[in-house]
Amino acid sequence: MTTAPLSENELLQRCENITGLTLGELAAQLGITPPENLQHHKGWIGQLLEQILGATAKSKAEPDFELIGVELKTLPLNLQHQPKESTFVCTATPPFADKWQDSLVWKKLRRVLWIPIEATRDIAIKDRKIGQAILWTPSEQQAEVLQQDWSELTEMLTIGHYADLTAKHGTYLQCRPKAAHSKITRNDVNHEGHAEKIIPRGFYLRTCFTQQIIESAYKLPKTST
Amino acid sequence: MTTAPLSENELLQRCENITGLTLGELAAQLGITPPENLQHHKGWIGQLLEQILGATAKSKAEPDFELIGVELKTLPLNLQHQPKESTFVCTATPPFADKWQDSLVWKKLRRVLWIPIEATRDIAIKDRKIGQAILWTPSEQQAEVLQQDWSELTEMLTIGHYADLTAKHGTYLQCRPKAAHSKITRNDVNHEGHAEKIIPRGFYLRTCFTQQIIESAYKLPKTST
DNA sequence: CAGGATCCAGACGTGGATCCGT
DNA sequence: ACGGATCCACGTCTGGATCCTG
Repeated sequence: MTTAPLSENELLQRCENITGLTLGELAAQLGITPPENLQHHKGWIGQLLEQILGATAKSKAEPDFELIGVELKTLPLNLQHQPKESTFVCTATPPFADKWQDSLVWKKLRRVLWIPIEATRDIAIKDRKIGQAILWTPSEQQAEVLQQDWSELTEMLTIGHYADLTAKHGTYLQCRPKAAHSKITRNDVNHEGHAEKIIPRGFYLRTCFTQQIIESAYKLPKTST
Repeated sequence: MTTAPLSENELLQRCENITGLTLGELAAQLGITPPENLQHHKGWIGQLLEQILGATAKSKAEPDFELIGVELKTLPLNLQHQPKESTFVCTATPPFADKWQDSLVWKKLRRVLWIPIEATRDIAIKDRKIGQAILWTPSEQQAEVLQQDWSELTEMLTIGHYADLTAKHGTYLQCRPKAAHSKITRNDVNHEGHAEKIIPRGFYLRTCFTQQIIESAYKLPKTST
């Protein structure tokens, strides 16, 4: 087990050391075997990198690297260096913080270590390579849009406008179901004090947002879809 | 797996069929092996009888036999037919019902199937015998005392007088810690709206109370300690 | 193509109770 | 002797995400 990094520099150094390695090589360091596919192991890559980099695994609603306040996120990229999937941020369960600066979304996103991962269907999991890590903080412009999205979404969730709330809302941040399956509900007390069943949801970053991060870090020209 | 009994009579019939059998014989019916001792398997006997009698296992805050509203409790007896241990009833976590009739304690205790179990140190678990089951409802006098105890204890828990609240309170019902270990705490919002850490507790029946049940059912003379 | 649905590992909570030091 | 401490099983929840139809 790797120890927790004590500084951002130490963390970045570790990332340099694994850039270009395959998931199979990293797994071998831990004495484990990569799955054939991710269908039944969706979180496998993320958990592999937590261990490799010394994240304080399974801590709650706090950054993965607690000491230095950095969140770890893997980012699956296709051949064109575009994110294949949206990125889960945190659960979207009332009650929410009053201010954006106190919100779980902001706490997770204010400092993120993005690890790009090769994610093309025809490359076996074990042969997929680690990209160059990006230690990132949202720009002021990005933070403003995120805050706006967060405010609108949390208001709908608080007031209980569940019928109107779909994943189509939000520019960068969206709200989608997050559960083992669609029959799961949670008990909640709404803003009028009545008990009701709600669908568990989570906040996600759209790929258009994470693509900005990749482009900006790698100084790529904007790609056309 | 045994199916759920559809009536109290069906349940009592099943109890008659196992009266006098050993725990080893019951375990064999399920293809399992009794532990050497209960130190690391404290709930084993209770869970064995749940399966044997067809209790709806692991349902929440409801009687074990949901269909017929009956709670199952094993009762360890020593050589003098005295209960060896207090009996756990339910967790003691705010908020509490306003009225005794709506309380979890009353819901659990208004109809209980007690299964006496031989519990002498020098008898191996597998050789301990099942006693004659007692299908029981509290007498009016008993219910009154329980209600009084419950009212006093829940008031202390609600007002937050944790320092004063020890297992010494209560005539028949007491309140004691209930957790994996003593460092565990739970977040709670007290009656003044402040967040605080509380020790998880449970309601328990004292042995002086369960002894009454045994004496009354078996028409035994009062035993002197 | 992306919104809604789903999957695993590990932590946590609850119900089954008994242990054990003072 | 009993009040405070503890132990297992198992269901649920959370954080890690990707799957998969219309």
